[in-house]
Amino acid sequence: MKYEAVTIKDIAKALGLSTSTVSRALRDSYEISPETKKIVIEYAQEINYRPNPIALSLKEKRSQSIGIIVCEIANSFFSQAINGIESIAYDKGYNVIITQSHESYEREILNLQYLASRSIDGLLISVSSETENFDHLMDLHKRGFPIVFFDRIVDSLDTHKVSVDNYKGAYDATTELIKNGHKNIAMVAGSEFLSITKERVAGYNQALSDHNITFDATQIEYCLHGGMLYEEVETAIARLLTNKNKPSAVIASADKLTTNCLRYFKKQGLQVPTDIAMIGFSNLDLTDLLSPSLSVIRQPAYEIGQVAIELLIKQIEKKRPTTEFEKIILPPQMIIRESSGAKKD
Amino acid sequence: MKYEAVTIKDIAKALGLSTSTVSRALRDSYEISPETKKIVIEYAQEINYRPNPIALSLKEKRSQSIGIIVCEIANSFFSQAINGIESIAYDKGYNVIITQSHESYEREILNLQYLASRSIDGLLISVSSETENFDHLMDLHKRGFPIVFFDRIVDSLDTHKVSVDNYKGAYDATTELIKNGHKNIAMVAGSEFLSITKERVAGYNQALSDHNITFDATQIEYCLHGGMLYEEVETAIARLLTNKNKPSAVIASADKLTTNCLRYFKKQGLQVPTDIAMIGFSNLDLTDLLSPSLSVIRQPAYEIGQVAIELLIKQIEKKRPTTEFEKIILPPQMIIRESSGAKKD
DNA sequence: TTTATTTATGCAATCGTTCCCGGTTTTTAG
DNA sequence: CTAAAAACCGGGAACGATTGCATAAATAAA
Repeated sequence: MKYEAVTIKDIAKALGLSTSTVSRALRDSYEISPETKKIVIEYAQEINYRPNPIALSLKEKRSQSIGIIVCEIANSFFSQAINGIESIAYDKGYNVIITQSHESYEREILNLQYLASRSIDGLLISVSSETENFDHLMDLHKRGFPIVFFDRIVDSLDTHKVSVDNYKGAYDATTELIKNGHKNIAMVAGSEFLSITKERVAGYNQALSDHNITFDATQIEYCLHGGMLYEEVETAIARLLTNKNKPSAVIASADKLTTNCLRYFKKQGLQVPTDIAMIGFSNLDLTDLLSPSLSVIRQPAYEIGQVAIELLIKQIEKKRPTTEFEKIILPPQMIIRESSGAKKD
Repeated sequence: MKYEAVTIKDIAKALGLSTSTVSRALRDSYEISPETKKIVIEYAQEINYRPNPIALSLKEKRSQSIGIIVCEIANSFFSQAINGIESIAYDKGYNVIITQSHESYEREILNLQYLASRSIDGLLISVSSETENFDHLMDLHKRGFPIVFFDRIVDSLDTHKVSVDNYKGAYDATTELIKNGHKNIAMVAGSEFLSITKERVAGYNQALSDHNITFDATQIEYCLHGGMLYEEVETAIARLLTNKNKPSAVIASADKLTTNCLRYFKKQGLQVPTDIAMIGFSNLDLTDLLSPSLSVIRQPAYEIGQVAIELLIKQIEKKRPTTEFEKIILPPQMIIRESSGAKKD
């Protein structure tokens, strides 16, 4: 069942004009007399004429839509980022097509093919945690297709990138725990392939080193699926707790890792922060309601989305190929609450 | 900077064939000789030809995209529902354009106009909590445009509808609290305009009546913005606590209402469930981590999304106008945890 | 050998819109 | 009063793909 829209031809026929005249009248061309314009515009309004964007797209070779690939929209960071993206895109007349990789490399490629076949004008992507090979993106990029990375960026591609200062976030979190008397601080990290993981681990290491705590590789566990699976986190944290220098504090480097750590502590009857202290990267907006309330590193997700889409649209609408790419790093926010407190005497 | 795609013409020119032959060869028409087909298909693969969906849309008068209007994607119920929608839409070759009303009637209308101007083939909508007048939807519906309501449905329009059994959810929650010894049970409800609010209030009333508790209108407070604003919830719950029959338990009828109630209790130092017990409608997946863990009515959001998009696509692809509409009601799930416990003797 | 039939391919219209290229009328300048 | 210049409007191609119809060649039947 399809729904017939009114076209420029209908107007032309009804008014005894040519389609070119109607088109020009509606676009307020100087070649059309004021009277004709008036008649056309009024009639168009009357019958509620709307230009067909598909016909426009065909002619202009622009679909006015941009593709987004994220791992999960049901992840507070990404839903907030998409909010930011959407706010700008909507204003500039673009619509967004959102797809989810569910942290799968294979699915990411499928999504990319799908989006390409839907002739999007540009792509915003935060790569999946499984993604190690970037040929699929490289191909597009080489052909001049506009791509902007956000959050999980790929250094080997020369495009616009927007992210948070992950190094600083982890550095600050680690320092805070050290100040509270913790010496054995473990880290539950995301996928080793991800830029954000590397940066967060680097910040953590630097903070330890700056406070004369020797680096201990056994204090880090990586989770390939970024905490999507509870079991993955459980084995990671359980392993960490068997360390010779048993950690009295943990830093979780992503939202799902944070919540699944807490789930494990609850299951094991471990008290936070007395048995084990905790700071997590999280954008959830009820971490304040947890008992104890959770200390978090929060990312400006909305702003990241906004900046990313602005860069993308700028590139799309540029006449000549872009050669200078920007890398924008926004500051994270540390919110200290109860969970990062002092260790048991 | 635009990116030039390869077209059917390029293939035709390169192979010395007409575009019609190429088109037919690619669609495996019986009219084309096997040799020609082979040549065309192999060449198309080689140069990575992808049909232009925009050209198709123009011809078929179908955009293969469907619009979604929800209040917020950063709401766990809706992000889960969108997950369900996306899973089916993707399989069937449709893409979804998501817009957010932010619970504003005005914004909902703008979104609808935007989607209509992007020539979507159908609409999935969960109306905003401010929406009281449905003319904007009625117009489209009368012109035969496919619309499916999910979650927040509109009874006055004769279309497909998918929702959860809100009546039962509220009835069960209320009954549970009564069984735990509560007699004065308040309800923090969403917007009075919403179908789901009415049904939840009805279920609450019926449960009270079935247990010989007389109805008390002062035990209900409605929040027009559905809990989007903390202040709205604070004044509602604060008012309820001044009641002559001071409530010993509260039912919160939406996600944001639930979390903002908890926020208020925390601020006021009220202990749950000893000072005040609580059950909330919520689809958050860390309600188990709260202390005390939260008893919730959970909706099968993913399934709701799936069923809704299936109905919509069925209607879109139907040859003749649909006259028989379905109303599908899925069961809610009650998860009893600590927050709904017995009252302080 | 001639006619009918099959097989394989091309032409051109179509979808809705824009825009180049003309053409006609009216106005202005000389 | 004539020529040039605006002013205004229509015809038709183009965007990419599909498809009914026409047409050509090749084969089969008479």
